[in-house]
Amino acid sequence: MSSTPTTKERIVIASAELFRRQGYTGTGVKQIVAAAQAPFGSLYHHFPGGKEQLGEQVIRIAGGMYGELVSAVFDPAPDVVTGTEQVFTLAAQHLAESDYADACPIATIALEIASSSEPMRIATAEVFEGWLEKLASRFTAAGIDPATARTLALTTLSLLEGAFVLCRAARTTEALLAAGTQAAAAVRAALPEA
Amino acid sequence: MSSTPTTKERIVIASAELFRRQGYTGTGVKQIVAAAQAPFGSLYHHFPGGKEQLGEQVIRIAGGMYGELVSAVFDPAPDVVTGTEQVFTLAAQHLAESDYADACPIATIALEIASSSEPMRIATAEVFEGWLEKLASRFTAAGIDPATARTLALTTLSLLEGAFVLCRAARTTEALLAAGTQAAAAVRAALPEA
DNA sequence: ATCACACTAGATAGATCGCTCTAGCGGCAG
DNA sequence: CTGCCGCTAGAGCGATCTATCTAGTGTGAT
Repeated sequence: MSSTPTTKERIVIASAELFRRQGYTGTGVKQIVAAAQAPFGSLYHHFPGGKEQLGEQVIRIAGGMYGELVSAVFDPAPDVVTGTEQVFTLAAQHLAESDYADACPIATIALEIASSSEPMRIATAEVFEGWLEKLASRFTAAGIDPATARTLALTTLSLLEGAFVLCRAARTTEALLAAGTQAAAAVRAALPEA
Repeated sequence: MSSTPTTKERIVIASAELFRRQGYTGTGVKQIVAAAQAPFGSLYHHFPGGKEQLGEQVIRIAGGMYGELVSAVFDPAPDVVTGTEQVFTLAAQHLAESDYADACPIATIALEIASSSEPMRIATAEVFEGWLEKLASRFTAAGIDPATARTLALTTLSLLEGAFVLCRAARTTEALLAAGTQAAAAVRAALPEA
């Protein structure tokens, strides 16, 4: 919107970046306000619920932005199969360019807090569900029946998330590329005959 | 080995359980010794390198045990296809029974520390690589050529890890079951014609 | 000009963090 | 019995954590 982001926006952006790299518990609020170049008091003004409320918002906002980003990859693609493959290819490229730091914006948080913070867990679940529905609707639009599309969305997202884990650990894009090939093949196989 | 585990073993076991549920940074050493019913000093006697050394050992030991567990599922299976599917089915069952806490023993740690602790990152990478080789050798033993077996191992493990993320967030086994079906189908498709 | 209010700013509290330190226990070798 | 040593045991250190508190600043309405 504005050329100079507000303090609140800077806090959210800085948090998203730090959470994605070091996780939720591994990131301190002091570190966040330092990275956001924001005064300490502003954090608790904009997020009276403290770190947990900030985390929940970051999950939803970063999750929404990542969903848009995936859509932006699918849109110009000639068909769903190549669109699917390109999501993995571009994710691999971006991961390597960020020195294997920028994978899924919410996966690390999701695993960390799944058993300890119910509001944040629900936020991650809703973001994932939103992605699944977006993916599934792309598949149904290509002529795949809804039940198969749902399954396909689940496996595609599982492949992406799992490959992110392996790639960040190994500092390789091997898993993402293999996952992309299989995801694309699965979509192609589910397509009705032309 | 012994019916009463040693203090060191209790510390490793308790750490593995806590790390898997809450992550590495989310678990304190005080909490570990309390859960292990071990004296505080013993931790630094057995692990002079502190929490990081403990984390590295936990990754390797828990990773090795989980690899054996997967092998124990494959072994009695009539063929690789049903073996693959059963890994996912049993993982789903165990996850639900543990109130969606016990997924992959090292995935949470892997994402958290990938960009902050090189010794621990290498440990996770080596554990994953060990699993991949185990999986690939099962596939080659079934007559699949090595290159395809490698790709298949990568996608199978990606499906498993990614589905764990989705299932813990959603508190559902839906993703694991869908992933298992697709993994089994991919293995079947790669099998040489009988 | 004045008031109200949203926001900035940072000192500081209270708890918890990882870790170090010294003291003592208990089994085994001589 | 004595001396040694692996291990137990926990007090306590400095650092850092999240969160609160008060004070100050800037802007827009009246």
